[in-house]
Amino acid sequence: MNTLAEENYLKSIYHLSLNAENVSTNQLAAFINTKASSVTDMLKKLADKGLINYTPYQGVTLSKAGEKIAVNIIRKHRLWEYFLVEKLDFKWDEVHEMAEEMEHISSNELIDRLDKFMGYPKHDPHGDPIPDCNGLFKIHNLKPVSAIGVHEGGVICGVRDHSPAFLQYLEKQSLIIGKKITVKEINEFDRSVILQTAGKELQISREVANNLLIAL
Amino acid sequence: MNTLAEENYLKSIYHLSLNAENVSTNQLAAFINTKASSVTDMLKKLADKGLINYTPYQGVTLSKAGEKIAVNIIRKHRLWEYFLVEKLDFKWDEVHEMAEEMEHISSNELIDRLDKFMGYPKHDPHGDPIPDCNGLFKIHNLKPVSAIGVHEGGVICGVRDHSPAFLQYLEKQSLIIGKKITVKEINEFDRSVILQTAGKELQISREVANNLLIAL
DNA sequence: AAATAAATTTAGACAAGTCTAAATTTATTA
DNA sequence: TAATAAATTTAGACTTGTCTAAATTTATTT
Repeated sequence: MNTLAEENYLKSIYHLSLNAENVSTNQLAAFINTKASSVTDMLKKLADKGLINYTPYQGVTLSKAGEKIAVNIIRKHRLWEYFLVEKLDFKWDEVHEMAEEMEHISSNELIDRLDKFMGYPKHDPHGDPIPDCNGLFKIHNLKPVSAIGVHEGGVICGVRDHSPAFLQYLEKQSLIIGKKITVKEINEFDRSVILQTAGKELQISREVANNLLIAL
Repeated sequence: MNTLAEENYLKSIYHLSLNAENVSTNQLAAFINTKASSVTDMLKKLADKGLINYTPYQGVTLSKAGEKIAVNIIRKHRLWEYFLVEKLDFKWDEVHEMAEEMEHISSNELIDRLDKFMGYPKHDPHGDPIPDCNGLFKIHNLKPVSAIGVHEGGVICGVRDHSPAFLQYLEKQSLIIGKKITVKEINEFDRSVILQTAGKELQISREVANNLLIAL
């Protein structure tokens, strides 16, 4: 088995790999909230274990083995988030920190049974896909609201920013997963967006539009 | 907050305190599966934190603060065991190791909601009492089967030995929590006990009788 | 392409928790 | 009660994961 720190590094490399081919030492340091020198030490260790592909000064990618572990941690994280929201009635902005601890509970049998208990959910409370017990999941092809034009629209299916502050804001505006929205107007001045939702009209900033994901 | 190691020491001291006033360094070392010198180091640390009462060479007891933490960990352990058995269909001999990890999930809000979700159970799958959110619970007054005489009996309400091997044996013999039994005969030679249970007669060794707890 | 800046790694140190071996204290026994 | 045994603590070392400061490599700029 791997240590807590190792698991967190693998998970972080996985997340950062979605936006860049190679993940750099500094990127990782910023993401994990640690120093670059600490990252270098850990990268050596993970490379020795065969979990990453690491060339000094050139950044890292996950190996097949490393990716498998990372996806499994993400599966656990998202299933526990689903559990916390659907079974224990937590709000979607309250569960991240708890799931951050729970994702390291080691038993796979446990997580598979939890999956079954909840009816094999496909998405977590933030719309992120939950890998199945084989690590398979569809990366759904979502667009930020900021990427579509006037009179276009779709269904809210995810968020880019997972911070409690952003999630609380969305909830207050009823901009929740499953909601249908249409772009009514884009303000030329600040590129803020006026949305048409069920019954109501609503203005959101460019910042918000960038972080709100929809399926067309 | 306290580290994983600190929590495990406090929990262990609590458990050992049930059988002896002062817990000795060697007792702890054996229980935690570590060396006496490591125990001494940790005891100093816990004493500095005010969680135990420690006099060198004289063993330890928990302070009020330490006991509160220990009971909270035990509450978490037992609630997670209940969850694993009642919601995820694990058997009573399969859950200890998993709960050993889960008891360290820090959120109290989480455990209180889990408690509510399950309907505030009073006992874990092995019959041990679950402390409530204030740390209160009844230490029920159980006797081992070996302590009662012929024609006496009661209801199985707990076990002393929590090892999978023992629990599996009991399950195979249908000696499970809630079962009514009566002592029919005690073999003079090896002090093994013949039990009368619903319909069946059953012989158990002294060893088993010592570890099977009943309420009269 | 040389000089400077940015990114990364190396060297050496530290805290937590553990270990072995030696020293000390307490308990037992002759 | 002195000698021996058992229990406990101290001293010093090791591992993991972190840090700061210095050295090195890569990227950028003039």
